[in-house]
Amino acid sequence: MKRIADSTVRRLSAYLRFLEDFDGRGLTTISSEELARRGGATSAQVRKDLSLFGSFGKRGLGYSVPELSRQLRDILGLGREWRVVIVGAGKIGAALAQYRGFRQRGFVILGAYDNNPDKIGQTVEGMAVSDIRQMERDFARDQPDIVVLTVPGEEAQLVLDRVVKAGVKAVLNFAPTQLQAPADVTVKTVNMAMELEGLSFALTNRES
Amino acid sequence: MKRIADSTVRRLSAYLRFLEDFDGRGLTTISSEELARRGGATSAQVRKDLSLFGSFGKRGLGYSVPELSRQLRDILGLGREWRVVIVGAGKIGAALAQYRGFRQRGFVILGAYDNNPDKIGQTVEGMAVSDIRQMERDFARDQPDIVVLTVPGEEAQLVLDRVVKAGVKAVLNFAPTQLQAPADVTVKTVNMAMELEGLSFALTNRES
DNA sequence: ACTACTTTGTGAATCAATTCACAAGCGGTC
DNA sequence: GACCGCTTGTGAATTGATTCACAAAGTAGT
Repeated sequence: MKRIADSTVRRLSAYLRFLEDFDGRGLTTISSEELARRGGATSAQVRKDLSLFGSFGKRGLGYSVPELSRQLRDILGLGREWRVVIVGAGKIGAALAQYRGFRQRGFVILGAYDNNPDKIGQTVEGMAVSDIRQMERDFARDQPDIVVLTVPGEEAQLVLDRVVKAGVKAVLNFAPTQLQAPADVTVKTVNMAMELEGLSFALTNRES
Repeated sequence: MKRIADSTVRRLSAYLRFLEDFDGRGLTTISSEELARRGGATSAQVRKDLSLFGSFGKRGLGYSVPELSRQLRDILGLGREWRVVIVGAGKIGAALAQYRGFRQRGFVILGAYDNNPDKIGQTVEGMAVSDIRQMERDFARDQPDIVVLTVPGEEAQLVLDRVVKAGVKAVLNFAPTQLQAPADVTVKTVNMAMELEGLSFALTNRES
């Protein structure tokens, strides 16, 4: 299969969200035009994106909402359960734990790890916090698929190295640091500072 | 000035972070090669990015760390203070309030707004929570530059409309919804669900 | 002042993503 | 069953971003 661009995957994700919304309102078919409108894309873009994976529409009619939802879920790998561990039980970790979007899409949070003795043994948002020194042992047993990294920036690379060594292949990083990982490990970084600076730039260079 | 791509701005932001790190270690000059190494970019990319704004380097030598930092801060509009308001005082709003990266870069949090009577009047992470019904009045007085939107998805568009109407031109959205705003308003969305689905896709379509 | 070595800044070339535009297919109507 | 209106799927064209590659400009050593 040819390489799929990151931006394409993000759009597929957006289409799925919109389809679910549409489904909830009882609509059964949708055109690429309608699908595009909300996603901020063009209809040609929608069709091109979908055509990378097959042809799911009917000419003259559009796409079946439930059918396309099913296909997109399948493409995105949402047909199964993904096991998630949160490393770093600070404010952000806690906030994420209670985010209902996780479970809704089949992401099951196994638990959290931290190095703060005051937190270890506690329960945060219904999630048990364990000593990070047990992480490697637990990972060998629990086989998590995804780690959400919410440790301070200075520790992020160190902890990531351990996580990678323990066999995890997907990491969602919230530390404001550029991380290095082997090519077979996917790291996505959510960097607040970067977003804010983007806004600052936009405000500063407002046309001219 | 020609249009600057979003990806370029993100890289500038990354360069600045790296420069500050470098500065902290007392280094005074840096080459595009070194600067690229950490940022996951190439040296040509670094030079091209910078050349969009001027020529800041010395041939044969590289860039002066403090000088380039200053220039980047200037380009990104970080020379001034930006007034930020958080709308939605839930877990995520609270987690953001305590994020020290905000103040470090000149983003001053004025306060938070919510519609939950239990939260109104309280202080969350050193931030006063006001009734969202006062938002328009307060905005007219306080003139915030940036709103961070952490309300539930269903309310996000409604609240955004009010925020836009109140004159705010930059919004950082954490609701998992595609939002519509006028062209002169910059909206950046941090969508966890999308990131997770990206990881799910990567894990599922691991080469082949 | 000359030589050897570095590193920038930038057109040109390449690679990637998006949009155009239209033939082909489907549903409905007469 | 022939025609009409609509919408897909997809090559071709375009637009945009990244990388290449090298002249120009600087440093350092002798």
